[in-house]
Amino acid sequence: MAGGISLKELAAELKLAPSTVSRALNDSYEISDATKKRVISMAEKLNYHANPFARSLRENKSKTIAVIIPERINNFFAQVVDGIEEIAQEHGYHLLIYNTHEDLERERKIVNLLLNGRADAIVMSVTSQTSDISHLQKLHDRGLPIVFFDRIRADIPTTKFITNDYESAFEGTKHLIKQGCTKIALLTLGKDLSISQERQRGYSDAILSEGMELNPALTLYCSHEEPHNVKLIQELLLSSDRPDGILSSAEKLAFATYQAIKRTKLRMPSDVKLISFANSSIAGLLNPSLTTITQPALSIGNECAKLLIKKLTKPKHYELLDQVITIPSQLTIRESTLQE
Amino acid sequence: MAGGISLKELAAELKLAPSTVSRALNDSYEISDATKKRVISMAEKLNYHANPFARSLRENKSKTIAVIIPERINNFFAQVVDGIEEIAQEHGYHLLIYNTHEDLERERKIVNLLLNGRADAIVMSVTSQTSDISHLQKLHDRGLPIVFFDRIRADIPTTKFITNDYESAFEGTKHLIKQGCTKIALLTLGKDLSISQERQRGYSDAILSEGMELNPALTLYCSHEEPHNVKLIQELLLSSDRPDGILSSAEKLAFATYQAIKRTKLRMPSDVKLISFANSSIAGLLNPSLTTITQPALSIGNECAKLLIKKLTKPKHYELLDQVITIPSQLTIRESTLQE
DNA sequence: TTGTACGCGTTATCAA
DNA sequence: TTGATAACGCGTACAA
Repeated sequence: MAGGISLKELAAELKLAPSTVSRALNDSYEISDATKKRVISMAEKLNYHANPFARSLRENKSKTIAVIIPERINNFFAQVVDGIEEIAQEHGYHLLIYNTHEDLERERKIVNLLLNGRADAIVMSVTSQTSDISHLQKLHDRGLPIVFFDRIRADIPTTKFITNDYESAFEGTKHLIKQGCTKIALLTLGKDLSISQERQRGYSDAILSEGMELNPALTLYCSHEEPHNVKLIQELLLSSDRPDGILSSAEKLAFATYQAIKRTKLRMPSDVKLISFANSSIAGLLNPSLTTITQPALSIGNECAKLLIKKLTKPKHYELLDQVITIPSQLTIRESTLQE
Repeated sequence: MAGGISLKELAAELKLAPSTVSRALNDSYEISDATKKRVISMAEKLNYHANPFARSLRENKSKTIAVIIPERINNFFAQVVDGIEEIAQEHGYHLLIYNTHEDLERERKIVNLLLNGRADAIVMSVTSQTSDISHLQKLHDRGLPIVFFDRIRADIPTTKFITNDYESAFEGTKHLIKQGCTKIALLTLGKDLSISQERQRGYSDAILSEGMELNPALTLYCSHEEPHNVKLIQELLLSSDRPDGILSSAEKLAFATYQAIKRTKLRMPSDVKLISFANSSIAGLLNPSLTTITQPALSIGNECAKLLIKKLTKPKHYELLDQVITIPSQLTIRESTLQE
């Protein structure tokens, strides 16, 4: 369709055998420099481009990495994708992107699609509903290199990249306590997610370590729908359990909190302080500016891609070990947790 | 590598000819229902997945759309990509993503890469440096369907999707004037970009239509580096030409403006009002909340994908006409342009 | 209704 | 140093 010239045609033009031309273009040692030059210049003149499918078919690899993310591209995932793209492009790899929209059925479908070799490797963050992992297991069993990031599944024996969720949540909660908070709420998404569990654990341990009591009513399980979350948070803020500090485990929940607070007569940070996992560059411009735990999203993307490309390039020398690699987040204190 | 079973092996297992199996799987009318069922169930049992490269090679199409964006995935591009992905997935298309990082050389390289048929079609927004378009011309000459969005090139005869840049800038500027501004600045990126030109025209016309004078010193050509922009804007705010209103033609320039204002003793909106093209969902949470012109990014993505898929699916019935399709932006008035 | 034979554009093996 | 040939896995014209 795209009307390119084939290797055979190029060879005919040069009065050479296709195999010779192929070798010349691939800089084989068996070909004389003179021929190489002649072939290359003619290839350029005729605008020859090797057909990627013929090559992939022949070599059984696609020079392509697939990225599967679980929701609309937010600040975090945008940075991760950027990080992967950067490294992929550098190494001549192509990037396929898929969105599961938090839907396990879609995740299954996409994963099955990738079973056919369209991508050489996969970078993935699972759905918040992903409980059954047989589809992921199958992928791994087939020998398709896969790494997880952020929303990982510990039960697939491969490399996972996360940030120090436990420590960050612990530090964040400690920070709230230090700022005088005594009733601290946790906003979280789904209980199945490993990161949610880790963050919750960090939150709980911080509270207990201070000899304070854990109040289950202060843990809010939010959804992926903004209006619903705003309502939920607002109700919490107006309840008898009203918190004076909030640890939000996702950027969007922090934004929902700003909205919820706006609807009440409460003031931030005097009545309630807020700290959140977030990757928005404009946390400092919010009113009040938001104290954040920022995940190293770009680095996570970079590392995922680097590792996979190493594995693909030198399969003998690199293994995707069953390990969790932690890249620390950064706590940036701003007005939303200011003591007054 | 991914150890899949081939059509031939599947056929052997079924004691049928490969062609029969192929036809059964493609639901050909020539095959009996009984055989079809037998084939399909065996295919599922053995986890057969057609090799996409063999198929692409044979059919000369990839079921893949490539998206080329010019910079890191910001809110606007994230939404566009989401919009494309949504439609692509719905129709069984795959999505490749490339980032030119505002670098013409990279743009050329990527475009040349796509000359080999790896993608059936391209959705693209050009670099701000894209002056020479021979590489794009070549792509189009080769018959590869391509549509542009946002940063378009009028000189390639195909369909382009944009928002009503002129009108939006015109309305935005009028709004500032109505709010009492008399010295209105324009923040823009690169003069080569069609959208920048349109927005500048809307800005100029609005000012002239009110019988006001155009001051060239009030048009600020910004870069892609935040610190530099902040400095530039700060200087403008402290100069003798200090504006009392600012129209920002990109989200990131609005954020830079917030920072610049913070560094001065000026107050927003009393001393200077700000309106900006922006797609961030949290414009309303800024301090002061930001009056925005929001581009229909998701729709733009949707429409690009829909059109291309129509063209790919029914090439006879759809043409990528040389036309510009405009999807209007939405003006949302908030505190940053409040009259006091 | 099913089977045979070929070609898509590469690369690799073997021969010259 | 170069050429002839086969093979990757699929779809399709033609034959049965």
